[in-house]
Amino acid sequence: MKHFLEMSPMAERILDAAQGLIQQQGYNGFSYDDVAKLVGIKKPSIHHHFPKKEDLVAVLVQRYTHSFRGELLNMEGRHASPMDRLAAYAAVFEQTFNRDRRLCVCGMLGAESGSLPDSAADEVASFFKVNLDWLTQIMGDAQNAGLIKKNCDAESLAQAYLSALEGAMVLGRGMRTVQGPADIARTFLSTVSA
Amino acid sequence: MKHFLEMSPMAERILDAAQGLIQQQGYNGFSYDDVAKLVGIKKPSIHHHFPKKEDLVAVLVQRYTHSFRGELLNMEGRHASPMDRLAAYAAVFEQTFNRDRRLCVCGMLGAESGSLPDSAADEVASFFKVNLDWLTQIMGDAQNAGLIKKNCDAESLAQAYLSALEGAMVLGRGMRTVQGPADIARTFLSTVSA
DNA sequence: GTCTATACCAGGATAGAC
DNA sequence: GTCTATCCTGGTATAGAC
Repeated sequence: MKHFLEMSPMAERILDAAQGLIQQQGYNGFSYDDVAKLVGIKKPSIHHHFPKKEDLVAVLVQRYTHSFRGELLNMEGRHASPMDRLAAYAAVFEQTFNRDRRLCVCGMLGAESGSLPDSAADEVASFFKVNLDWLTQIMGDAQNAGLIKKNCDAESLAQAYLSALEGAMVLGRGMRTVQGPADIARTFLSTVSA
Repeated sequence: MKHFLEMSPMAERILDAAQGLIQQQGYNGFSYDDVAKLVGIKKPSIHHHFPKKEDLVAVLVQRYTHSFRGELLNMEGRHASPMDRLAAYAAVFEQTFNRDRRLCVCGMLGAESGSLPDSAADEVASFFKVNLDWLTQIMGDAQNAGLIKKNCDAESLAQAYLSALEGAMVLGRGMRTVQGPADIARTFLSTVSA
């Protein structure tokens, strides 16, 4: 399987379509035919780009994690304050959610991981690790700057924050109400503030 | 469709098996044949008890919500302090999670709700409402007793708490680490404590 | 209430022509 | 790179006998 950085334009379009479907219906909820209809080619053509569904999803999650890393760098560039960075982080989730209440790709796949091929499950785990490492770093910075209370360690705060964001999207879908990750993030951040 | 309180013993066993499968694989990840094998009868016999998968899941979530209501009453009976009640609430999630990292039924179905029959999606929404109403009540009690800070309203705290618990289970599955809802709950409760 | 048998369709995947 | 045609499997569901 090719690396996601040297994908053809059509392969990219396929990944885009598949990603939307995963965010809305989950891994077991979409088919190659669904993707084919969205990008306007036939099912076997999808197989040409990604022989097996397993391949497609593994690459898709790699690409997703990569793009998230980009966002993290971006936030560091735009915001100096740890609190601003944490708020900006939540805004990424909010943006995803506001697009037809899409779930985080790895929130959906994490839930489904019991019926996922190993390759995909590994990539999902990697996504969470990348995000928790970053959040732990920022939470620590915030504590050292006296912006966040020190009665919990940075790693626990990172886990709680990411859990709350992922969970907020699940609740937001499960209920038909508007409440999204941004509101939950505001609540969380105002409770941990020093 | 019969009411879940007048189910035959076999119907109960079917629901038990289906519930485990949903918690592990999701709605689109299990089949009537999977259930049949677990309870030791054949596929058409499952259809005898629940003509359509849609029926089965709707009843299953009703029963799940009902049993949760029971747990809530139980907690009120056993714990007088709002903080103890909130901790006991998280313990219910932890118990579920500790059984082979099972997800909350409605955490899983909430994520998948885009590919769920309406009847099931409605029941999922109802589950969240019941839980948020109860949590809002307890959070308010805790605030009035001076146990929790008043810089967020009770409803927001309830949403953040439930989001964190549901999300913790998703993270716990997605990564292969041990971290579960109980740890996240501890972090959350210690940050909101007055 | 459970079974065998079966209809029907959809999903994943491949072969081979263009 | 895309297509048509096809295979195989498995999933939902029903008919009808025991």
